[in-house]
Amino acid sequence: MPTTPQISDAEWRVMKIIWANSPITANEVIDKLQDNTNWKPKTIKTLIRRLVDKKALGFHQEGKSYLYFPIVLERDCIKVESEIFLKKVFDGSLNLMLANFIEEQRLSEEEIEELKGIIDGRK
Amino acid sequence: MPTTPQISDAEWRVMKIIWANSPITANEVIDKLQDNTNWKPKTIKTLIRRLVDKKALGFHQEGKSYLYFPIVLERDCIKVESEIFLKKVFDGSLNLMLANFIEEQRLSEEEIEELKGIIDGRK
DNA sequence: AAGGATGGATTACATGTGTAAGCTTTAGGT
DNA sequence: ACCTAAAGCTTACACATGTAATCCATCCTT
Repeated sequence: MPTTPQISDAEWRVMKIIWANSPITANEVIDKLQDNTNWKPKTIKTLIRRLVDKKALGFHQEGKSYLYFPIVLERDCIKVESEIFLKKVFDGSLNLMLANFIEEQRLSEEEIEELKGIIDGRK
Repeated sequence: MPTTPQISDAEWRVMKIIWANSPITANEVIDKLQDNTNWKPKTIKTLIRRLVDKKALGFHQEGKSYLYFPIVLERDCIKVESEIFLKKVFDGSLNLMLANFIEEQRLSEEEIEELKGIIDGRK
């Protein structure tokens, strides 16, 4: 079974770009990240390289450069991160987390309504 | 304003014990963690020390040993962790996260009911 | 009073991460 | 057929983290 690797904060930024735009060159990733970060191009190349190393990304050559694509699914990575977070903070209890968010007033009225809609609309 | 420090996975295990049982000696923390971890006592002492360094814990001497107590509130730490997680994985969108959990079938029928109760029960 | 036990302080060390610069190879232009 | 710019590869370095072992001071015991 393919084990989903752990992806660091900075790497997540990169993965999101690639999930949304693959196949994509390193330079295109760099372009898209210029708006939201202060990272130097070399930094982004390093992140891409590490993601390739940890088998989160694959690539195939296209002329002088590479076209990168995701190997891991976003949904799987979300699951891994969620479990780590839930385990760490809420002893793995999803309900504890939800209760906390709701009770902490972190949800506005509209968000509550939307959430109800999601709950009812499900299945 | 007191800045809430970041607490690592291993450190969270320690903090939870101390939030629930302060004031508490290092040995008591070690005892309570023996059940759930494979950590050597020295490892736990290191974690406690780091938490003191990052001002998450305080202590006062009690005979030969220290009695530790939390300086940071659990609710504040939860908030910090939650924000980091939401930002990293769901671009900071709480609703995106909730929708994801619900749609991923990560909630059983009973949990959904409970969740509805929480939502409705809230003012 | 001396010595051992015990608790905290210091040191250790590999791996991950943020953040990047320097080196090397080669595709593409002239 | 060369040469060079640019892409990827290698190296860098500090700090965080997981996981401890060793050192040191002191209090209790004999």
